[in-house]
Amino acid sequence: MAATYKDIQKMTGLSLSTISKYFNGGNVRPDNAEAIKRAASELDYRVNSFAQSLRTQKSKTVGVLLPDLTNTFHAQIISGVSLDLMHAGYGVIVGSFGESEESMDDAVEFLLSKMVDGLVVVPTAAGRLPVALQSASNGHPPVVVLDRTPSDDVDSVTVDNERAGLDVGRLLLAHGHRSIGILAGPQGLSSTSQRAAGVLSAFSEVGADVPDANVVHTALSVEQARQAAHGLLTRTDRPTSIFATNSELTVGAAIAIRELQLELPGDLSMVGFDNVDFARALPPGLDIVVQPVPEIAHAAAELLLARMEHAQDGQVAHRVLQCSMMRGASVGAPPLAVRSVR
Amino acid sequence: MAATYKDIQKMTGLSLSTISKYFNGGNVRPDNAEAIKRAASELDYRVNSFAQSLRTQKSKTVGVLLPDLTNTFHAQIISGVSLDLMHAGYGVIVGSFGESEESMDDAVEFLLSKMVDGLVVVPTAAGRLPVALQSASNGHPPVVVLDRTPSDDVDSVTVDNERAGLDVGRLLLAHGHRSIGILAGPQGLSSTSQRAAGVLSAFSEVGADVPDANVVHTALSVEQARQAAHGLLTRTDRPTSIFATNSELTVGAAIAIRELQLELPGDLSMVGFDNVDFARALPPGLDIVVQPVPEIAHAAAELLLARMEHAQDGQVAHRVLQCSMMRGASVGAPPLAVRSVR
DNA sequence: CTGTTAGCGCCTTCAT
DNA sequence: ATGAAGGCGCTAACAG
Repeated sequence: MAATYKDIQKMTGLSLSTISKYFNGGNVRPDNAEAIKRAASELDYRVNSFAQSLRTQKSKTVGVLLPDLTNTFHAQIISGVSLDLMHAGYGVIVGSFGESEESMDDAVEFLLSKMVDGLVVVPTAAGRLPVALQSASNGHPPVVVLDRTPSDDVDSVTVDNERAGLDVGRLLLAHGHRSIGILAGPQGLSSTSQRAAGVLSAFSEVGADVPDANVVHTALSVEQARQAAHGLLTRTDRPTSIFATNSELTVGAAIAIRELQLELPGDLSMVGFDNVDFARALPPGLDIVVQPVPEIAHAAAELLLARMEHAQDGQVAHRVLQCSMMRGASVGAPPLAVRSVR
Repeated sequence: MAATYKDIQKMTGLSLSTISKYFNGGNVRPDNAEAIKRAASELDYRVNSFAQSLRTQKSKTVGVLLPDLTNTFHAQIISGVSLDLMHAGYGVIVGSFGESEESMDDAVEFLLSKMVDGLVVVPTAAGRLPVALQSASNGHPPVVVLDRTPSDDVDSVTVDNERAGLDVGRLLLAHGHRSIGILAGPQGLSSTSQRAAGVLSAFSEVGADVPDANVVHTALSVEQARQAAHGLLTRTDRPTSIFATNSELTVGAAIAIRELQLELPGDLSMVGFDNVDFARALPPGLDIVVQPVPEIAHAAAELLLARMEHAQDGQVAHRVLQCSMMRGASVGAPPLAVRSVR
């Protein structure tokens, strides 16, 4: 059995309230403090956080919820958020659902039943908030939404995706490209859609038409992206450039390119997203858009801490950060003639 | 305020114990059940898991602890473990520490104070179990250790690392290589050390000597691996092959190879570890060792569930699974003459 | 099948 | 500075 105050009481003869005060930083006579300390370590005492939270109605814990632990980008972010939060004295419990709305709801229920003091959520691609969190005034704990923006009335941290897309488009245009294929992720996913939209508006600025067929929607999986890229790149009117709008899509596109033995940037120019290490390893060095991961994590932690410690008042905050480009060597002039593959 | 049984009691007039029985699947008269159900949904009732766990001394929750959420291999495993565990009715809370022993201990304390019913742990590279878990008989919840084996008296799931290394060595030898550089991870990390040892014994089987200087120890970071690989590959007596013993080290090596503009397998043969998508994307297709991730996850979940549901009896279990090779095209004959770089 | 009661471990007035 | 008492929300006897 785990030790409790009562056990310490037996060893020290002190009252429960004194022991409690000791553990909560109150004033206790030095000799008593010493006695409690000794007893505690002797008994391997550990506070029972259930009892504590039941009593105080606070868990000093925040929940982090994301679609997929396997996504390196999300993993990096929550890794940063966790650090900040732990630093502020909060425990962090991470849960994942599988891009399925139903299990997202279950996961939220689970966290709420743990009475988390706050929640960081990356919603499903479909862009719906968990039902339990939908009514802002329903007394649920504060929530910060990351990466994807399902609704206006909840705090969020996102990046300027449209702008990032615009930059990508302009880069490719500057190199002379007038055709592009875009791996645009799932229909309705705000982040990837906005990135694609940015490219499209850059192209339309110069009157370069991008046919609908060049914007391919898939789930956020490497394999689906590979297939989509394969389809795009084996067309006779293959685009001279390709843009992958997130990390999985980037990897999938790279696989297709390797399988088709296309050379970057000789046969094709490519711009990817997010995956710095991958971009550095892939010959000839991949041009990618990089999100400011540490800043995103920081902003999220900051927003949430503010809500948890001060009252639930104040305006809804939408922090929007800027991406940057990490240049590689995968963007060059379009080929004079499209070399056929397969 | 969150609703409690009392609120339901006020609405239905039923007693607390009837309400409790309803929520715990006991026999309740249909009309009463209906009334409770209505009241609960009306009040948006959610069980307070603190009170519940305080009372039952069970949290129906297991903790998963790993060094780094960012490690894709670990992320994949715990993703699988979580699924199995949730399926069995357990909640999962994931915590990470940063390869630091101290924060590992803190994280364990945190999880224990949450009274988790079981623990899945990937220990620090140094191979030490969290202090709180060291005395097997200390009444702590059951623990399953993954990937790294710090101790014999706790259940574990690992792969046959030495055998994997042996296979890699033999593959390279069969292609005619007699020299190899090994990125062997941190000193004392069981997994990567065993993989390196396997290669060494394969080479010694045929009397090929591998100088100590060719076995390079670094932390498990992409950047450190890149630097180490760079050093190895710019030596005048550069080895004709290189083996990276885990996923980060694989990516780091690939970056160095790209930077030095070495061609795989013309200038150098390479075998990596774990990262399937990466291996498929990297030209010309990377030969890697693949761990049976789903099986590892399954075995871990199974072992832990058995310990949690049945008594703490029985022998300590060490499940050892076999890896397989995923062939790419990065292993070929050694170059006739070593082309100098830089 | 339902109600009454006691208590899980802790914190928090309120006295002393 | 310390002690006594009550209760957070829930479950598990036990009675009815």
